[in-house]
Amino acid sequence: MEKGFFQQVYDIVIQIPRGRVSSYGLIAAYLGSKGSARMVGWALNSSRNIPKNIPAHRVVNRNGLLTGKKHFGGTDIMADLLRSEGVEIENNSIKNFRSYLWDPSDELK
DNA sequence: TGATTGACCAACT
DNA sequence: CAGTTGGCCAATC
Repeated sequence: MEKGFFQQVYDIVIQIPRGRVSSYGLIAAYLGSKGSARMVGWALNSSRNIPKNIPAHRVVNRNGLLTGKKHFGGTDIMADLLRSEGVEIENNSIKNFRSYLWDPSDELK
């Protein structure tokens, strides 16, 4: 019985260290052809239905833009969470995004 | 059951 | 440079 795509996404996202971020595309790429970047978004969307703690705020798009912030209550909750972890946010995007980037295919292997 | 949509991405017009 | 399109696959209508 193989894990579902969603579960694999959760497993990765949970492992993102505090103060670091990752992107939908990288996670999708790490999982190979099992899914696409959109599916990662879907997985995180469903993540509120599961008992686990998914740090979905640490996942942004490939530009470091907080595209999913509207799903965090409509305000800047997502940005605040990241700021409280030491990530600098400006105009809904992460400053110096590359230095915070956590690439699963590089870190997780 | 078929059509539409979506927290993306890259290429094309 | 902004808008559209195709691709990926599951969930929702």
